[in-house]
Amino acid sequence: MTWIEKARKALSNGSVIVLAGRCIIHYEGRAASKLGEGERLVIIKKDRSILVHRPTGHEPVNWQPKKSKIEFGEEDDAKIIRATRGNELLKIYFLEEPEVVVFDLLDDAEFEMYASEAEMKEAVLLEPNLVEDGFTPFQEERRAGRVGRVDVFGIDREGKLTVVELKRKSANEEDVNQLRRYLEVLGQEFGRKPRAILAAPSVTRTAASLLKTSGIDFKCLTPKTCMEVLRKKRGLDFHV
Amino acid sequence: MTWIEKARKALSNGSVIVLAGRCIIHYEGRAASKLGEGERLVIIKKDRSILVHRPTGHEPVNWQPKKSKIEFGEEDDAKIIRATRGNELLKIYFLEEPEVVVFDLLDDAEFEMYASEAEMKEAVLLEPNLVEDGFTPFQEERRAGRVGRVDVFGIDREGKLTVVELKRKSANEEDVNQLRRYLEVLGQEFGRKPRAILAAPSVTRTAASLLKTSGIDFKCLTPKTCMEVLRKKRGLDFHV
DNA sequence: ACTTTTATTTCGCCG
DNA sequence: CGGCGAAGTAAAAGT
Repeated sequence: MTWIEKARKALSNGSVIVLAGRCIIHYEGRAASKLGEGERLVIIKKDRSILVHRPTGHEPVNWQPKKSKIEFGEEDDAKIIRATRGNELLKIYFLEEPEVVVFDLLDDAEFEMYASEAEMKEAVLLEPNLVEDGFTPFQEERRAGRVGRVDVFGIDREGKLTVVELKRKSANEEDVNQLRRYLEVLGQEFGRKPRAILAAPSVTRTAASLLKTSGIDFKCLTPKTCMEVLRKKRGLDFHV
Repeated sequence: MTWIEKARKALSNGSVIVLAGRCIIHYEGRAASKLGEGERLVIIKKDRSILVHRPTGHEPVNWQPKKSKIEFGEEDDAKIIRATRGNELLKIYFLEEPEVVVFDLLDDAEFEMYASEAEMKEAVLLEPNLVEDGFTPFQEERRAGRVGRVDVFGIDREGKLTVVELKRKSANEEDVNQLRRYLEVLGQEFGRKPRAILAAPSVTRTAASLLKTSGIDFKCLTPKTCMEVLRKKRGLDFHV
């Protein structure tokens, strides 16, 4: 089987292709670049994204994002890969037949960035000042009726019952509405609505105005900060 | 040879290693991340940078930049790669022995972004106003004695003999000194020193003051601008 | 060595 | 779809 047949078959199979060999590379699109003769790795993924990696440097020297049009061909002695996307062209000339390695990869896992919300909660329980000076959380979990779970429940410096909602990403309108539903349930349970704090890295503009009209406070809290606290409190050992 | 022996040998040889297999990935450092079971490609380059690529998405899901400490090991049944850099840790657990493919890649080529100096010259000859309004270059090449080749030679709007030196990067003191040597040679050849223009994207502070004392003019000219001119003049066809 | 700027940035969210 | 901001940004350029 020729390198072209192998590559085409792998691409239609949804495999990941790694090609290695001496090549010259041209890119022209938003910018333009040339890379003279040298040996590189070319990686073509199943979403038809393509990467050219030199033997050093963590970033690809050239690339094309997913949904590129990938074509294999030959001109004279050169083995050619063309990857086009809109008016952007990446062209790889292999001076000899490249080594072609095909990988069949299945990967459905979810990627979790930073601390999870669970770890943000752990950080707040270890260091409640992250939320507000003088805040004292209850350590046990608390349910808000059947609506859902309250992230952190406690008492602020003035002794007022306080609910804290944690978000890993920028809080949007929906997040604030969810918190408001919790507050209604808790208000019925306790006779009066508790104080509420939304702790998140940021809020969207619409969420911010909804917070204001709802009388909910906002505290800027990032997963990164939480992680640093966890590390300090738990020591520097990586619990992995 | 076990996968570890293979990988260690390849790394000490300065080869590029591609590993493929079912794995779990943990990262902890400036931030933290977890990635559950799935099949991925791991690429270790000879500068000891490491990339983890899922079968889709043009960006690595996890990585570590060059000069990381790369360690291979086994714990129970898991095959492990640890990549540490400062207080950042990337840990890859292969659930089965990974497929290991080793590539010996030599690559000394220079990466040229946008236009090369030759193409900048071509652009200036096609569109002399890039250097200065009313500038008229001679099309033929010109040597500056045995010191070197003059980039562009011509006559400015006042009819004054003018030498243009092109640089694709920020011009430094050395570049200005080289131009001054050309000017001396040309001055002897023509009886008086021609006017000189240094055209480059920018100049360093020291080079700028040397330009001033040398009476050499500076024109900001980027390879990008030249590329756009070339494209406009030559048409949109990719001449690759 | 440190700081600032750039990028074919990419990625996410908002309007 | 354009615009704005953040990124484990990384890498280059200037100081």
